[in-house]
Formats: sequence, C-alpha cells, structure tokens
Amino acid sequence: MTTSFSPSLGSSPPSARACPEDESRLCADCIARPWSMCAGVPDSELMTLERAVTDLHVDPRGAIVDEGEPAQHMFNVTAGTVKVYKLLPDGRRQIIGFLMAGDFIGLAVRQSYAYSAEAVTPVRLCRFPRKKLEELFERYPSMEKRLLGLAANELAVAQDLMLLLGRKTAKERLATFLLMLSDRARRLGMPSNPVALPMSRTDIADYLGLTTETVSRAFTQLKNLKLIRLETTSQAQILDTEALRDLTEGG
Amino acid sequence: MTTSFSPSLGSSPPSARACPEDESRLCADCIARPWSMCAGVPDSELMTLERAVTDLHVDPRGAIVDEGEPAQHMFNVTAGTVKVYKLLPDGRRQIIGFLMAGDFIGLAVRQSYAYSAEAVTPVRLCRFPRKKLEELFERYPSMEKRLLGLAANELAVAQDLMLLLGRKTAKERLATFLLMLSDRARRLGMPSNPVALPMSRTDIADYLGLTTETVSRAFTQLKNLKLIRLETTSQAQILDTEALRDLTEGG
DNA sequence: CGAGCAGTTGATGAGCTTCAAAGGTAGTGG
DNA sequence: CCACTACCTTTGAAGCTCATCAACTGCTCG
Repeated sequence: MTTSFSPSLGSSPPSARACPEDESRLCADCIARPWSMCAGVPDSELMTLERAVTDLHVDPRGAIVDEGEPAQHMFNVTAGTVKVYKLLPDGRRQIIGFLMAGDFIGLAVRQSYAYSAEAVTPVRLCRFPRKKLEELFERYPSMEKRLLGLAANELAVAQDLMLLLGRKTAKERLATFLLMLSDRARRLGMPSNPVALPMSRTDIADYLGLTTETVSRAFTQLKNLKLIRLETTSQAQILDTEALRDLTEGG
Repeated sequence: MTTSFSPSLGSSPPSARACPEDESRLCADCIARPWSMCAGVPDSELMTLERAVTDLHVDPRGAIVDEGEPAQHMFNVTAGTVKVYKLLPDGRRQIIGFLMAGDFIGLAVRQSYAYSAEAVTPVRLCRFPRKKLEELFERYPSMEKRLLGLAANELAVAQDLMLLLGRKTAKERLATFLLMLSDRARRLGMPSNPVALPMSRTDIADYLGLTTETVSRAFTQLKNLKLIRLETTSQAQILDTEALRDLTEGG
C-alpha cells in the first residue's frame, strides 16, 4: 500500500511511509552517498549517521517542503527526481532546480524554507533534523566541508541557469536543458543517451522560463534539425551531441 | 597617482596598487568584517589573518577575475561595488551579481573561475591564496562555517534572481532591483533612500536580462507612476516603498 | 469505450528588442 | 570659464520572439 499524496514533510509528522523492508536502510548500501555530504563521514562511523536520519519515500506530486514553513529539517535525495520552485502571489512559478541522488534540500540560514520542493518521480530521501545535523558537523567536520563543496556546486549551476534565463533563446534553453540532464545522468551512472525526461512539459517550461507551448515548439525545432528524436514524450534520443552543444551557446 | 585599468588579479602578479598609507590595513578596523567570513576569526587572532591576505585596490572597470582562469585566489570585497558576470561566445552577457562589502569572489570547487568579476566603483579587496585559506579553515573552523552561511545566502539570492529572470516583467524587475539595492545599503549602514546606482544602465540591463532601452523605459514608467524620482541618473529617490514592493510581486 | 489530461499545432497579439536619433552630462582643451 | 566632444541615457518607430487563446491529437485509465 502506498499513500499517493504526502503532505509537507518539513515540519509536521509526515504520513510518508517509512522505508519498506525490501530496501536497505543502511548508509553503507546508499547509492547516493559518494555524491552527498555523507561522503564526509568515514565508513566505520556510518552507524552514527543512521541513528540521526529518517529514511522517507514520497510519491510523485507529494510535497517535501513548503516555502515559508519553519526549516526544521534538511533532506538528502537518495533516489528519484525532485523539483524545487518558487511562486509569485499570482501563481507564476519558477522551478529553480531538479534534484537527484546526492543533492540536498533545505540549506537555509533563515528560519524558514526559501522554496518549495515536490517529488516528480517516486523519491527516496534522508531527513536530518537540523539539530542532529549540527551535532554531526561537530563530530565530522569533513561532512560540513563536503556540504560547502556541494553548495558551491549548486551556486555554479544556479549561475548557469541565470545565464540561460536572462540571455538564451527558447531553442538554446531546451538544448542546454537536454544536455544538462544527459550529463547528470552519466555522472550518476544512469543511461545518458536516451535522456530520461521524468518531468512534464509544464515543469520544463517553468524551469526554462517559457510556456509549455514554446517548449513543445522548441522540441519540434530540434527534431526537424535532426538533433534529437523523441522516443516517447519522456525519452529523448540525442542524435548530434556536438551540434546540440553548439546550439547551447548560440552557435 | 592611480592606475586606471588593472589586469586580472586572479593569477598574475597584479599591477593593482597595494593599500596606500592613508587607509588602515588592519583587520580590526575592517568595516566589512562583521558581514564576511572573517567574522569567524576571534579578535585576538586577527594578526594571523593579516599575514595571509593581500589588500588590493581596483579602479572602476578594472578586472578582478576572468572566467576560465585558474582559480588561485579567493577575494573578499571590503569596499565598493563589483559586478560578476558570465558571457556567451557571441558576446551576450548576464551579470549574476553585484557584490559589496562582505561578499566573496571565487568560491570554486573546480580548477578555474566560473565567472568574471570587474570593479564598478573604486573597490577594495582582500585576496586570499587558496592554500593559505585552507590553513585558516583548519585553524578556525568557524571561519569555514561562516563561509557556508554566506554561500547559503548567495544561493538564496541567486534563486530570487532566477524567479525574476524567468517570470517577471520589465517593470517588476526594475522595482525588485531598486528595493534590493536599497535594502542592501541599509544592511550595510549606508544611505538607503536615495538609492545609489553606481552601475550603468547597460549593467542594470545585463543584470535584469533586458536591454538598456527597456531599462530606461521602465525607469520612466516608475517615474510616471510617482513611485520613484531620479535625482541624477545614478541616484533614485523611492517615493512609495509599499507600492514598489507590491509591484515586485505582480501586485 | 469514453473521459480526461498532457502534449502538439495553429493564429493572433503583447512585450521586449532592434535600429535610429535626439537629449544630457561629464570630461577636455582652448 | 566656456565651448566642444564623446559617451551615456532617453525617446521614437518598426520588427520579432515568445505568450496567449483555441483547437486538435493521442495517451492513460477507469
């Protein structure tokens, strides 16, 4: 049995399922660990880590954190895809990132979350109470060092997205997006050429600062240029990586 | 005598002037310290800090770091305004931030800088060799902790800018920008109501993802709405903060 | 099989860019 | 001190990209 929609896990006791028995809860087996801040904890000390975290599953469309809610937890994504977004009062939405294994949610200096996060696919998360995390950092400084490195990476990704949003055309944005997803999948050891597009066209549009219609037209353009082929709406075969890469920079 | 243009300070021995005698080089006197990562170093240990850094001045339009160059240093801005930007091969530019006292430049996990930085006003900087910085972090973990906090802040600012670039109209962007500058000036203890606009219209345009013409027209619109008044082109009086704030969110 | 939603395609229009020129402002030299 | 020059900013007119509105297709799931 699975709950189809989860409430925000940020502050209230979540109805999200605890980890079922058919999957390991051991940090030693965690696929995401090498890419996450947990890589800063020595193998021999993983039990300390396990005592601090709660393993959670969230179904697609389930909320993980809500903008403005008290930031009591930090999360590590260990499987699946999460979208992180900000809203304007009139409903305009900007997705500021798609998170995957190894990424974190909820690094906040302030009291409350600066954004909302929601599962795109079935997602698996490790939840750290902020206080326990502080203790872990005290005990394993390299864990905090590692988080700084991840934050620096996030920052670089954010800056690339700013360049995209401020200065690229629709076609260039989509080309950039497809290569970004492909590269990331490769880094995570997942299939990188038929690129997986688990998110909807609306999500892609809200990430690229466009509308679904424009995203759809851009897909058609790339198809007509023989740069990609859509196996299904959620799987894109890249036919000419070089030409696509040229496109991302206006070539 | 002052050199009007400085080469990049990132890797080569800079022709930027060392700090002249009429200004203190002591960290104890540093105005930016409370807002910077140096706040993580106890007062009694400031001499260690002083031995590690080089104090630099850069004139307007002088380069500080160049995208792609080896990232051998990190910088702290202690006075003045710096613009940080990325370029596309065809010259399109996106300014990803205006930095002021307390902000850092050059947090990079990778080997080279991910962006360029250039002085807008006369700028004062502390330059940290990456190696010495590592030693400082070893010695003063709270300094690295503080840097993590600053990076988290940067990230939040970046995310706000993504929302602006992806989803706001020209008028909303300018309103957001003016309030942002005003708030920041206040936090730094500088005059916040006639907002200082040290950067050119072109710089503002490249920050907001617009053209100079559109920025100029947006200024005119805000003037006509009686929300602001331009004392000079580089000083904006905010006449109705509330209405302006409503505008930033589409109200 | 039909309902409903996601995605695609088409037609029109708005907002911003581009191209062009005039108005200001600051710095320079007589 | 003022005139001249050069650049920055503002304003105007036309064009283009993307948004909006609308219809259609195809897929998924009772």
